[in-house]
Order: sequence, then structure tokens, then C-alpha cells
Amino acid sequence: MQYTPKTKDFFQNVFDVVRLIPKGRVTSYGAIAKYLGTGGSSRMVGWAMNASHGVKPKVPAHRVVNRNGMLSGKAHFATPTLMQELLAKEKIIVKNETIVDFEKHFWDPYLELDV
DNA sequence: TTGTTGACCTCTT
DNA sequence: CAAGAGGCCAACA
Repeated sequence: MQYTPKTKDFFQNVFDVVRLIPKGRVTSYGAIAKYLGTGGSSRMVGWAMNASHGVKPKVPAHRVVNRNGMLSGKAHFATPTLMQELLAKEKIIVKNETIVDFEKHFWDPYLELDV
């Protein structure tokens, strides 16, 4: 199913996809942006995540990283180490602010949520 | 309404 | 191989 950002709020869209990320899996901003139809505008995803702090239910923003698997958004969490801590609970190994075997834990909304 | 900003991605130098 | 600049779309002032 394809979301229609025109009919729904962009943030709502991003939050919905992020919440659908299975435990122990991660995805990238670009993948979400592409799935939403915004294409290369992956920055919008990050913008939406910025508003995901006081959102309910909780949005696993720690499962969303950049294309290289680096925790670029960790600075925006409550604590710089919170993101890595949360990922560690998901059995995801983070080394030097970067997810180990990122491809292995990568979760593509296109493949899981159907295109 | 226009301009700036932003947790990014990709090409070019 | 490393660094810089441009591009994408949406929200905020």
C-alpha cells in the first residue's frame, strides 16, 4: 500500500512507518522517504523525527539511521548514548556510532510493507 | 508570502 | 581517496 502524503500529514506517515519497524531491525531515512514517495527528500524524514519526541505512542527513532548506518541523530536524543543503548537492547551492535552489519539489520519498508 | 533551516543523499572537484 | 557543493520537500519565523 502506498501512502498519500497529500491526504495525510507527512509526520504521521513517517511515524507510522517507523513504528512498523520490527524489533531488532533498522532502516534509513532515504528508504522511508522513498517509500513515502518524497523520493530523495530524506531530510523531511529527519524533520519529522525531530517532532517525534513528545509523540504517542513512542516512536523508535533509534531504529532510523542514515544511509551508512551511522547514528547521526543520536545528538538529538535525550542523551547521546541513549540511541546506542536502545539499539543494544534490540541486539543491534553499535561500534563507534555506527551499526555493525547494518545491511543485516536493515529493514526496507518497500520489501516489508509491499510496494 | 518569502526566506531560512534541517536527525540526508549523491555527484563532482 | 577525501572534501565540498547542490538538490530534494516541508515546517517555522
